[in-house]
Amino acid sequence: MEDVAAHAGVALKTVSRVVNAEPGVTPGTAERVRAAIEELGFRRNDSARILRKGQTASIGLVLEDIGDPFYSALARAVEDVARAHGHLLFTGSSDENPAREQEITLAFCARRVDGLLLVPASEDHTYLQPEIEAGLATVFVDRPARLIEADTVLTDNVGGARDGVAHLIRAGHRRIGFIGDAPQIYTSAQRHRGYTEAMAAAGLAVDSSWVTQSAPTLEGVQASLRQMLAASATAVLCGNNRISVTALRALASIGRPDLAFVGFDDFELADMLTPRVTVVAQDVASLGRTAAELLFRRLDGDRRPAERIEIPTRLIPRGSGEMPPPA
Amino acid sequence: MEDVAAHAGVALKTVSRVVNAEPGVTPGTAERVRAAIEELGFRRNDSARILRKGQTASIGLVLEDIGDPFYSALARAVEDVARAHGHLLFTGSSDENPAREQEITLAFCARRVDGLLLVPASEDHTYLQPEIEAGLATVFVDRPARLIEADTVLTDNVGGARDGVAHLIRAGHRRIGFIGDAPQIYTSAQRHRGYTEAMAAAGLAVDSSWVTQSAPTLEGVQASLRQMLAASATAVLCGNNRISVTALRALASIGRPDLAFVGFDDFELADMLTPRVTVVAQDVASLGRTAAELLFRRLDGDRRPAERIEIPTRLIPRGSGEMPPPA
DNA sequence: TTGAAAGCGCTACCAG
DNA sequence: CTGGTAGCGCTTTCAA
Repeated sequence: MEDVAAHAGVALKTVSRVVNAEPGVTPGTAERVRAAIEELGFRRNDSARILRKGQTASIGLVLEDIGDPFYSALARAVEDVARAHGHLLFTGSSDENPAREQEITLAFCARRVDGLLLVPASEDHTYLQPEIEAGLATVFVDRPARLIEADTVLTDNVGGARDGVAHLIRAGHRRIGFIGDAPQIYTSAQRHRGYTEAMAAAGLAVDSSWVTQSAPTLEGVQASLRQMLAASATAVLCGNNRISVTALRALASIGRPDLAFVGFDDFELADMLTPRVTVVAQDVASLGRTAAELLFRRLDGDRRPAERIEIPTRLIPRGSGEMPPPA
Repeated sequence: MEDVAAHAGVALKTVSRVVNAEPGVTPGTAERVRAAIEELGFRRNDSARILRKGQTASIGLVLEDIGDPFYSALARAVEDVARAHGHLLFTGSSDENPAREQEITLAFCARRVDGLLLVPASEDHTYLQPEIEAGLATVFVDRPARLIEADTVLTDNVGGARDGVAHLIRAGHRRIGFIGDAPQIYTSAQRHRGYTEAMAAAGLAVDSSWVTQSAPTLEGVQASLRQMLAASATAVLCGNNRISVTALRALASIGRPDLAFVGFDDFELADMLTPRVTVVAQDVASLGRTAAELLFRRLDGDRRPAERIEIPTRLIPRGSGEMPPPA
């Protein structure tokens, strides 16, 4: 910038004014400065600007795995909002590992991101308390904060699971199973709760051998399905799309593609399988957009108490969830 | 940092030494400093550090759409390498729009990222020349740079398409079509070239009504398939996974799921459809990892001339590509 | 309308 | 082993 000033025969401050389109520069002077900028290939160093202004115009997004289509769709929605607000986006994948969540989060904090969007993996977010008190805007997405108060945007997991089960009940099923991920995962526990509530609301008993909650492996899901079928279940709700896909493979491999089936979370080609797969769809884009917009409202000075927003789900009947139980 | 120094009764510089684990501090002093850091909840401000060191320990990744599974898998591979090198990752989606590519890229440059990974959308990268000369390490991924010399990591598009067509020829097909994306897209043009070469190598004529190259819409792909079938084609190579999926839907809707079919690029559930879909799989993770590793080699001082690396593809036979032509 | 000087928070360099 | 000082490149403040 000093070089540009020398080249244009003006003071450094004048160059700054031109670069930032501040008022108070004669058109002629401005033109001379612009020419010097062009000639020297000057680009403002935002590092210095950031240091001086105390604002980085960037936000950080911590999620489980940017390579997972669910989270990448979330990231895309966040990016669009960030761009609309003139902010850049850092992303980091925690792999469901609390230590990595913290490592990435603190690295973002050290860079003084203006705001943080967090799909949490850890059970304790008190480590963020000092940052938040120091003014870091933070919004939790998809799962709530633990041990601190914070803005949160969630899917209506309980309601969605309830809808899925109610849908199977309407098709005539009474013996309905549930395969979910590990119960330590918030969304997994909530969806299990929705399943239980829907069964209770319909006055239906739940056989414990109809229910599994653990990390999805093909073998595990196969075993769960076998056990469930042995106990005469006629339908199943799967707790997330990875489980749905695994269960579909397992059903094909054990020769029972006829089990009535509802999956939580939509996935590409669900409508092209045989049978076409009925799902409870989450609105991932809305989840990301809503969270990012809330974040920017905070950055714009909104000081109201922490909010908790739930995004509704939508049941998409395609065939697999409408098959009646065998007579 | 000054506060911490005052609190611990030492000089600012000593605090800096402790924070950066530099040698030359008595354990006792270091302990006192650490206590002060803890008490004040101090976190180093990396903005200042960056300004001083001239190194941001961050890289930027510009791609078409972070929400697309292909690119999100790429991003994940890049993130892992970046993390291993202690760098943070900025991501930005260009949406295949040259102006946005440039806008995002220059924003990353203004932040003085140490390196740039680019899936280019534009036809002219001379705007990057000054940055590269100023020391910015840049690697192009999936598509080559235009009008400048630069490191590039590509998929072997020509070879992959050739393999896919040769596979159909081995199954007995002689009348093979190609549906690709717009020919302006580098990968699209290359795959078309592979198709043409394989047909020529086998001494087979290509009927112009077997070939379409345009942005994939359901209607467009449907029309292409109808035209191709009317001209007695018995097999088709699809130029990317979006086209494959669209074509599968189209074939289902026009009642011809029997056309022999090979898709370029693998996709989730390809093995669960009816028939199971044969693909030419790209190794996206390797693409991202290789590009990122090349970038960090440059950052570590490798000054050899620009490299061009091609990642091989792998044909995965699953059924749709092994169906013989009707007798 | 323009410019000079101070300083953001840190690290590099040289003294003690 | 410890401390002081200069300065990274910009914006802020105040003066001309």
